[in-house]
Amino acid sequence: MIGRPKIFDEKTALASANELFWKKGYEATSTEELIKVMKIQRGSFYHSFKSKKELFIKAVNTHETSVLQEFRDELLKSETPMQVIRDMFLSIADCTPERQAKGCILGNTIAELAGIDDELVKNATYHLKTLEEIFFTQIQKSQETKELKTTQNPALLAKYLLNLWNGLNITRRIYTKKEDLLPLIIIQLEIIK
Amino acid sequence: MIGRPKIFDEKTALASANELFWKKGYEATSTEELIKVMKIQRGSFYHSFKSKKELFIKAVNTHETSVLQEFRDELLKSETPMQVIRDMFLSIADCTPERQAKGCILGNTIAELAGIDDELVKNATYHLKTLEEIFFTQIQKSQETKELKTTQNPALLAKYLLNLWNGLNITRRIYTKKEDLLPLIIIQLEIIK
DNA sequence: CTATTTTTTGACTGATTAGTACAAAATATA
DNA sequence: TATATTTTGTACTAATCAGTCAAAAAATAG
Repeated sequence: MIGRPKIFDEKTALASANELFWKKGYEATSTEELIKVMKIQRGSFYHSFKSKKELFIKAVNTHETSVLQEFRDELLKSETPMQVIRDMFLSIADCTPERQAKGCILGNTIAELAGIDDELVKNATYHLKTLEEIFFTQIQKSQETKELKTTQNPALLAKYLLNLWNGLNITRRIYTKKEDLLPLIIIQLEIIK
Repeated sequence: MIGRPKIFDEKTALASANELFWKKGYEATSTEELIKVMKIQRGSFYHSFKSKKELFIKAVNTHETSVLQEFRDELLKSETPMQVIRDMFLSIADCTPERQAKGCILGNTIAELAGIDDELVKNATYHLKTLEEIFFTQIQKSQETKELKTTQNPALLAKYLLNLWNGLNITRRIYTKKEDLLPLIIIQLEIIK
């Protein structure tokens, strides 16, 4: 390698950026704050990431790609993968108020930027469709293995779960407590039995 | 009344402001744009509405209060009010892409401003809880009149419908077409039969 | 050593932001 | 006529915004 080496870790910096974007949204996050939490200088920021928008895309993609891969791995490892999916939804009821307030960065991006920035919305949409695809593949498999009793169309059930995810990520900001969220999630999951 | 009367219609100006906030969100809407679409001068703007934030609250409250009252009236007039509720959800599948992109200004506000502006989030939450209350009251009534066959807890069903509303207002930006949305909405409404 | 490449540093820029100030004209009531 | 209020129009502010730039620093290659 030639030239002065990077002294900051790009992965760490991207994770910090993603965390701030997640908490504050796209517009309300200033480059000044980003530079502060990423612990780099202004010049390095633009040198490495080109613009706030490109940073947002890279930070979100890095985070989501990893989260979705972890989810796939967990499903593959488990002997009751449908229960893993159910547990993912049920665990939303147990989050701290701070976690509830953050919701899902993909849904937040769509809600904030639909009609404002097509590229960022398209990128968020891509990851949510990937989530739906993971649901779809697992539902299909679990219908074959009879872990899932329902014979409902797996594509429709996957879309149902995606919509549940999207809904909860707003509703968890209205109702943050377990006693409100858990009965709701349980009744919503009745359909995948 | 003493003094020069207002030359512009406050209701119309508020409706224009609400429309712009709905399309662009809170942060991305500048006072300059607001002044343009409201067709008033900068001085009148701050004289009448004090700040961007107070305008947002007033515009949203005016719009939502009226929309929710119309909804209540429709339910009261109908002989099959549960079908009115179902139709409200089903009609989402028929919207133009432009309408899909706007979603629900209340959900958008929560997604954009949770953790940023508690007052605006609380205000949006209030209206969504009012919507839930309308669902609740109607479900209770319709269980008594046997229009609704299910004996499920009406408070839980109302929360289910609120979550469906919140979910669709993200999902309708991912899938804008009727062929994708209609089957999803139909399966979601199975629970209120 | 010198030349080349890349990153770091921090000052700087020009545009835009929300909101203020103010004077003058208009229009109402008492 | 006196007083109160709103509108208009423009000019202004101070803060913040995203992004630029030139030079120093730190690495390798020859």
